[in-house]
Amino acid sequence: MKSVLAGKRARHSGAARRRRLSDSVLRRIWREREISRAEIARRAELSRSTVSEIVDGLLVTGLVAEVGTGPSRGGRRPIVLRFQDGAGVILGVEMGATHIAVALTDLRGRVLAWEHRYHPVRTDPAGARALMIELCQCALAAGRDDSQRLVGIGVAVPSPVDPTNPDHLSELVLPAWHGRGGLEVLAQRFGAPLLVDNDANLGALAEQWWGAGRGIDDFAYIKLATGIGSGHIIAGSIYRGAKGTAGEIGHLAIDPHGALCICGLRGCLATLIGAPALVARARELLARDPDSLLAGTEPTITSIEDAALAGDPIALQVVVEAAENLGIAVADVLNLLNPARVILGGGMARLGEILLEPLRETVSRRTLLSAFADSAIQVSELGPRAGAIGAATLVLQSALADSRHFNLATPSAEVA
Amino acid sequence: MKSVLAGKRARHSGAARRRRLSDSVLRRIWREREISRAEIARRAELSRSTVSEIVDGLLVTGLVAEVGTGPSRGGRRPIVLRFQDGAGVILGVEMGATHIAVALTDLRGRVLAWEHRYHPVRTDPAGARALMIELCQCALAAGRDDSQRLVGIGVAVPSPVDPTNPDHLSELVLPAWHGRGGLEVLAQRFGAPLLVDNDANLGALAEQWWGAGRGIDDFAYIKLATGIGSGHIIAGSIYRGAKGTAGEIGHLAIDPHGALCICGLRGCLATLIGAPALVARARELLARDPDSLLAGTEPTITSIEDAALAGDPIALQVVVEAAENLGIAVADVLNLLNPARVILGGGMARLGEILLEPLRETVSRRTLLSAFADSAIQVSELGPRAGAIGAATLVLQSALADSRHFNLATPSAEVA
DNA sequence: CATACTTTGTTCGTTATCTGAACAAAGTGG
DNA sequence: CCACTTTGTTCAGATAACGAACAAAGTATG
Repeated sequence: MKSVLAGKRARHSGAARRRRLSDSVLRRIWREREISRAEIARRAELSRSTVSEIVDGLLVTGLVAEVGTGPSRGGRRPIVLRFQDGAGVILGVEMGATHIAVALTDLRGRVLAWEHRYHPVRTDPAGARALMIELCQCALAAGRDDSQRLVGIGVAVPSPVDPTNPDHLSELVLPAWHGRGGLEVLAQRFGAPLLVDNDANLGALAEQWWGAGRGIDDFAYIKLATGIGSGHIIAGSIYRGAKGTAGEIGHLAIDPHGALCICGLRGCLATLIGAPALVARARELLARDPDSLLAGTEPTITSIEDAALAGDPIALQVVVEAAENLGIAVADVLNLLNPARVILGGGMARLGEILLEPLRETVSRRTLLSAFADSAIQVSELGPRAGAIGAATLVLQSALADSRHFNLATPSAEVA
Repeated sequence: MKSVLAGKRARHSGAARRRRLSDSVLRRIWREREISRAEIARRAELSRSTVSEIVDGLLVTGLVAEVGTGPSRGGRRPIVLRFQDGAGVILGVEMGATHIAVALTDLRGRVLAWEHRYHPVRTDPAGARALMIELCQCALAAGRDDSQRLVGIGVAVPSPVDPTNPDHLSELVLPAWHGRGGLEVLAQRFGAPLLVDNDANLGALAEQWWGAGRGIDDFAYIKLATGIGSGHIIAGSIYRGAKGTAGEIGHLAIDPHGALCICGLRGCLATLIGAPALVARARELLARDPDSLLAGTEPTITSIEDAALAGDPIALQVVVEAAENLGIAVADVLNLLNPARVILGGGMARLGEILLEPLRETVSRRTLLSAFADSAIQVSELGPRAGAIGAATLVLQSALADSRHFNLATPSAEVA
């Protein structure tokens, strides 16, 4: 009778503390993939009895299972606990300027299904929303088996996102959307929680969990696509700034005498190395030297990349010039934020060393940290899927931080 | 007999938890200045009985005292607990390029004594260390009464500080110091813990606790002195970067065609608006127009500031040009970090609106956030004392985070 | 292969933190 | 003046995590 009254004083009383402890054990099992009760007790500095109790609670959730025994350490062999990566699935949606992509992942960030479709997202919000739903349905149909619960939906959007108002989109970047994402239709349609963040931030998150940023607490992710954006992992977390607009590397001032940008500045990085700028520059060079792989057709950013990979001198010159401008911006980032690594993502990242080499050269020349540039500037490991995977990772991160977000069937701990 | 064995399993067992709880209550009392046990219980969601026990423990430390009763809320009047700001003192030392300053503060950041002396710090490490000790002694003699324990010593240095190796100083900034601070002599001499950090970081910390950054979790502090540096409060904490070199705003690239800087870059902010650059620019303008307050003597940064404050056109032009260059850097900081505020410190901050007005103008023109510039760019409230006060604040912050750092006489809880 | 020793995981009594109820002291308000 | 509040303390009770004991299952070693 008395215990029914519990739960008012949540912070310091048993239930909440126990949940936090249980969550920290769950995170440990996730991190280690396989681990025994005794090993958890040693590493978490808990008693084996406490760990046993907590693990009993985790087993009934289905997120953890016993899978045989491990090697003996000189005594009885331990029972191996394994995190069940397939206990749930997550939808990660990337909304680009001209496409929608959807990744269905398991709880280890593995892509179970991938859907991608071009669409004039910028000018057709309603169609874009419908397409997101359609691609999500396809992905679920293709990659989910019936036992797997949908933990949540993450969406990467090409606009700054204010954490206090996540459905708001920038009217400058996406005028036709009138400042509203209207993405809650996804949550309603699929009956799962929805999380939204900026695409570069989520690219950074994806690289932190699964790619070139693993184990690094401070790094910058730079997305080189139609626009130029960056996401920053600071002290292990995405840094969003006071109003969610941190990481606008595209509007760093590179050349005060350069062309005007929509942001009002002259010579923004975006005006110098955004896709339109590179196309324009290629056209300019082609006029002088028509003997190029690019000649004949109208150049696009993709064809320039292809030509550069094929060794075309004009395309290479465009890339080298872009790398030099980017190098100044990277030097700025190094000076202001001192990341341990800089990771390049977005379409241009596929250029690999063609882009990296002149970039490292520029950064070395322009920083005290010349040793840094050699080792710590890299391309994305996740490539064009980083955004969608990062969106799914945002959901996973939230669930691992508080397991109630795993959206489990029945807590059912009370029954026993 | 058995309880003697306690203490091995520190993390989840009683003693450590109780200490953390007690510390959080202490921080609350510090924050509120005056508060009753019942009020603590309500806000911290603890029972009154628990709070009573914890407060009993705090009373014997001398950090908290009962000071009469407060207004009734319709029942018995509460006993008011007050944090004892005078229970200890802290030394904050600022090491500049050409001076040493020492602030003795209480536990509320109030300056009890202030010592300042010019000295060729850059070229005379041994003399600088001796001077620090001397000024600390003077400050203690002048401002401490015998009952007050020295909690610790903080030092602000004009060099990046790697948190993993805090006694290391940059050999580029301070070649004669050979990369070693040798500041542990201070700790030994005064028998108190020593904490070291970069001067701009500590200026930011001081403004966060006592000045223009109160209540703001994300802001930038820019120090305009002989050199140009910045400190960044991110998510409520000083951001130091992967190796402690974050915040080198002085080496942002402003003009790629500008003069070479020691960092290898062209047109660094430091080469454009550092004191030597402004002096050179003033001399240049004087050659054309000798009818200036500055004419006659060799200009210095101080005399330029004085002349600008007196309305001299040449000095004003120097300031306006500096503000425009600074504006580009501030726009970069806004784009990358999205701070809620930008605070200007260092010697030039005394120019106030003379500097702010052209700066706001430039930033407005060069950012999407024109509304931002109007309100959120301010000058320091602490002025030239920010560095030393911040150094003391670093010690205070550490002690409030873990009260064992208060360096108390006897824990003496065991006795009762 | 028998014996000594380890390690694992569970059970169960113990410990100690924090709680809640009860109470005296001290107040408000009609 | 009496009913009702609020504060701060005391004290018994709930309970989260622990430690000791134990059975099960292993290794090492003669």
